Amino acid sequence: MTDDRRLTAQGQERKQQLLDHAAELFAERGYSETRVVDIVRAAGVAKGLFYWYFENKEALFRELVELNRMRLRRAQAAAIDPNAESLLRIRQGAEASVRFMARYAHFFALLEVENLEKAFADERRKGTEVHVADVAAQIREGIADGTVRDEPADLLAFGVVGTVGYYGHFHRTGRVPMPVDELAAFVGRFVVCSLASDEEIARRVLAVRLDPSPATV
Amino acid sequence: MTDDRRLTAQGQERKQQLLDHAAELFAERGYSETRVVDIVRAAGVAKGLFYWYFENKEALFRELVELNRMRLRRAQAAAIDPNAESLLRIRQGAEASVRFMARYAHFFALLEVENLEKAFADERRKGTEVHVADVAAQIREGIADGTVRDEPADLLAFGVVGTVGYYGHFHRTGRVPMPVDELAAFVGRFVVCSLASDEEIARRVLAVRLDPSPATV
DNA sequence: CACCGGATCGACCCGAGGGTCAAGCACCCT
DNA sequence: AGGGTGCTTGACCCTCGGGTCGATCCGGTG
Repeated sequence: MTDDRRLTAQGQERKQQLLDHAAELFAERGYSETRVVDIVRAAGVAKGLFYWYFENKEALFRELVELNRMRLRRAQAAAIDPNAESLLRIRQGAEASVRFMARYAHFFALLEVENLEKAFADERRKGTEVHVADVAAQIREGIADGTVRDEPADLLAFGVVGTVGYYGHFHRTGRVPMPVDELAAFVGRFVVCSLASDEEIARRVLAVRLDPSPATV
Repeated sequence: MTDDRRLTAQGQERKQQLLDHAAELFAERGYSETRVVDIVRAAGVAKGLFYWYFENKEALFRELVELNRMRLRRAQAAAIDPNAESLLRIRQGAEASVRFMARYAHFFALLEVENLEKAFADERRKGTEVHVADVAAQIREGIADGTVRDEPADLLAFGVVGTVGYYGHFHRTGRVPMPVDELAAFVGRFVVCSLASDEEIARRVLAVRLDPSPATV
């Protein structure tokens, strides 16, 4: 399988099955601890078939990463109201991310649990980098209009992304036994409090009610 | 090597060499991507010797984890003034952690980059759990005396630990090109801002000057 | 029906790498 | 000198698991 093999409907489906089972297994026990045999066994097919759809194990992994990166970006975009003020947009993005990560818990567990053998460490990094850049842009805007504390924007952005990531992580690993929406709201508050340049602004931004927008997948 | 073999001075040294080289290699390319051969080659000894000092690869890893966990706790303890108010202690702990993580960057890279094949995922988890519990206790105190926002203490604790961890990570991976002390100070501010129940308190806690206490290793 | 290409199978190959071992060395102590 | 203990060696073994391959099936098309 070099690249773009023509797949029938059945083929597409089979490939997706393999991706799904792989994601689950990876999340469960990690990439290098998951054997190709495990994946095909889970999907109930023969080993050779794996190599019909994927060049090798790593290629499958990359495909998973790409897929989910796009999903996350879409979810974020959907949750952010472009007309809202910057700090509020940040809050919206953060909450959406938490929800998303909870939803695709198995995949993120994968990314994080994974050893990322250098080759795809960069892969993943690129993912967060885009995210960080987005947030940083919003923060810069916030600093400009005085709603965000005057600190290096990139640095603050790392804080936001980090916080979101960590809460996602803790939730996923069952250490935050609370409904996602509640957690998302909390993270929203946390982020706003850590960025707002003064209490008044924080209060104002937090006053806005966000409906748990049904994640557009 | 079952457990506590009697080692001569030379033996101790050799063992330490192996640990050091292993830590470096692990950090560089991950646990499962590092061959035992690589380790011994780096140390310039024969393969068999590895098994004289360690039962196997995993045992060495565990030893590394344990070692560094203790170091971190000691560094934190050293940085915290038991008589200070809770929020300030949190700040002290956070700054110390950032510095420590930067110092032992290679090791933390390891923990984080690592796939942690389920067996030691728990190992690592235990590490953060203690940390989280400590912070949570301080936060509870802060909530009680009104200096910290009234939110679930454990949840806030995750935020603190997460933030510290992420900044450590970003610094380590070279995406925060700034002196450690500066970063540590920033993280201190970030944490305080995200926890303080009002601006006045934040200002007060941030007014205290912390000297970059030379990490007691 | 013959044919074609996608889909499926599972036995097989083979190299990588964790772990073993029997023997040799260096420095004691008596 | 003889033996004991800690240290060191590198060739060897053997499993595990990623990847291959030729055979087969099956549904659509001319």
